[in-house]
Amino acid sequence: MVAFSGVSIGYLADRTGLAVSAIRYYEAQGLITPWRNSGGQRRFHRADIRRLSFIMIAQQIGFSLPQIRGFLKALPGGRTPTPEDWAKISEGFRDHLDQRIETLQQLRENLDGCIGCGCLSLPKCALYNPKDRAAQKGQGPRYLMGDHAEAENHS
Amino acid sequence: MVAFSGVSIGYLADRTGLAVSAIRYYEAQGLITPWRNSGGQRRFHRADIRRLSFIMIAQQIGFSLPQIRGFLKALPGGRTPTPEDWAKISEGFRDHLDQRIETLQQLRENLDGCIGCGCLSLPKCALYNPKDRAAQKGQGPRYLMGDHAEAENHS
DNA sequence: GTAATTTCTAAACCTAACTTGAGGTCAAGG
DNA sequence: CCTTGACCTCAAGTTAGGTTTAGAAATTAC
Repeated sequence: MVAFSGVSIGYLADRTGLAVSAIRYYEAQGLITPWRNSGGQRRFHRADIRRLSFIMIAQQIGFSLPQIRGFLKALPGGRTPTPEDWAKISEGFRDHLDQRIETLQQLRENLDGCIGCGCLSLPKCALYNPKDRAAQKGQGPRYLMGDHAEAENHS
Repeated sequence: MVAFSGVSIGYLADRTGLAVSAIRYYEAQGLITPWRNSGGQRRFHRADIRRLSFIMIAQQIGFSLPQIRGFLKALPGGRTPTPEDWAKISEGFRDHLDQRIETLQQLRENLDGCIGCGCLSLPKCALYNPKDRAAQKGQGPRYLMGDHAEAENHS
């Protein structure tokens, strides 16, 4: 039983579909922290496949890399994350996901309402005259959009 | 009853919350087409508030400006869009929106499943080992994500 | 042991979506 | 008439999220 020596960046790239350069970029952004072998090459845990998958998913939902870094801070640094670790982080993530979904559904309803009633040209339509109706929420139609929550300060 | 002469770019910026520079940029990208007054300044229809709002909303959902231009091609060039015009375009838009929502809900379910069963460390987990399980769908965990539909060729 | 891959770093480059700046015009108020 | 503020164009700068390139070192495959 030899000591576990980790997997290479190319292996992770293969398994996740990410480019090697992207993984190095994520390291530079503090999203993943490999160690080095005696020759100076990066070595990763196999479990980092999940970490990278999580990054890809969160990104596709629209989170920025700094936000995702915030999510991942909940994972332990020194050891392979347990299912419980993932459960905890996924829970916080899920809340944001739920918000996102709700925002889109609200938007869809508004769209339906506007199509149904033909009110698009009237001041009462949700898509009309956004500034006046949501001035206190910032500008534009953002009241339909859900403000971008900061994930950085996330326990 | 004087001839209608349109509104200025600053007025639109105020009403939508967009920066003046952004509106000019959208013009350059073919998303909106003002005319000019005698002094060379841009003049817009009041109804362009809706057009810009639509752009902002579609963007927030994740559509690119070329895609949005595709959506907006359904609107008439010469006259103020009627509620029916908007209904038509919103319908196509809604399909994309629905897809987006479904993708997110699928993802949420998968997340729930993984949290519930603690399977995140096992090969059967949807978040695990993405390449092997979805090789034919592209790479990475994209099978959870819904492929990005092209909106350009949209009647 | 040698050849072919892979990996390394650092810096330059890329696209999308804007913003900023320079230098100048236009329109309204006093 | 003069000032002020909104507007104009065009070019360059900015940020996010990466990719590309070059030259060198490490690893793997035969």
